Amino acid sequence: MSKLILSEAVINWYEKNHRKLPWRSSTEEHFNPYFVLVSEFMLQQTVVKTVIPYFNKFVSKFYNIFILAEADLDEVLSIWSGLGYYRRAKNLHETSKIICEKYNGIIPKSYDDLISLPGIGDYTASAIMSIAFNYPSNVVDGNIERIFSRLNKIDTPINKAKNKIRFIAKKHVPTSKVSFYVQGLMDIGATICKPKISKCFECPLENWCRVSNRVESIIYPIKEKKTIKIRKGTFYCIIKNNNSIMLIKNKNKGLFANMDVLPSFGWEKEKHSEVEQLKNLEGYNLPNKFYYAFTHFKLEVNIVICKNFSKKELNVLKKIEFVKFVDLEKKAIPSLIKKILDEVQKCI
DNA sequence: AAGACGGGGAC
DNA sequence: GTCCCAGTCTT
Repeated sequence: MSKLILSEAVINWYEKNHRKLPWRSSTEEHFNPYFVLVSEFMLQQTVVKTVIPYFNKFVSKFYNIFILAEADLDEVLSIWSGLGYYRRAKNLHETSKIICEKYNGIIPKSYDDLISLPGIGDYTASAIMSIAFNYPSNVVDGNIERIFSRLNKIDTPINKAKNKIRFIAKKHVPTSKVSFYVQGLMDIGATICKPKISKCFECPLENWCRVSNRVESIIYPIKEKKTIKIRKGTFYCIIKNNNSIMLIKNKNKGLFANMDVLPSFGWEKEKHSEVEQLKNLEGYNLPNKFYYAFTHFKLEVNIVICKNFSKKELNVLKKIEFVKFVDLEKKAIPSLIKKILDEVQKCI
């Protein structure tokens, strides 16, 4: 019996041990391309467990690409509400419209066509090619990067070793069962070769790994750490009749793009002088401020409640809307704002 | 090349 | 508390 090569070991492992996931409904070697498209957008920088309920809700509402393309952006964003990286929702929606108009609703079976679509970069284009169409591509995500950096004991910091790892990964891509291979590597990365724990005793790649069963294995990939800054923001809760609250629609730009939010100031990159004019409103600060962590900064949240105001005082704001507390569910509200709204409803 | 862009689960 | 995830786009 000839010796296994790495890809065969991965494929064998996948066939026995792969995770059961809603976008893997088929038992074939390739998968529903629309499901792959949606799941890949959702899975960008987001763990599988978080994505599953959002995916199910999304495809039960937008059950094919035509339905998605015809939906309103706000509908899409409200399903996406809480998942984060809201630009992805806008890009997925745009992509679905382009696929319907330009490709008759058929997801293109071409890397070049795919990567030209909004929100699809090198990773997603290769992933769709391999997972949906079983086409040999060099798919490298965080999991696969971690696996190869451990197998080869890459001591260069990861941000400078990406090309080297891609080069190594490319050599192992098989010519058949690519879909199983790619997803097998990802599953191994997510369930065995994990960031802080490596269960080397059950890893099918033990024989290829230079740090297998060593304590040092989990230091790979090597990364440089960054410092996090604190920003302070004030959020206005303008409440009418004790049953509705004012939200504004964000611009198609920056943090929480296109989402429904509370007016706030002091923490965003661009100044909103019109919001600062709300300082003249009669209101009171909630005594208990809290902190909220983003990837690139930490936010101190201060909340001001206003119940006495005139329409004139609000006309400095654009796209305002009073939403009943009971209707907040339906809006496209990011988690930070939901958290603030929860605090406020406890206090009024 | 570096920073912006969410949120929550794992530890 | 810290880390980091099936990355992409902008500066």
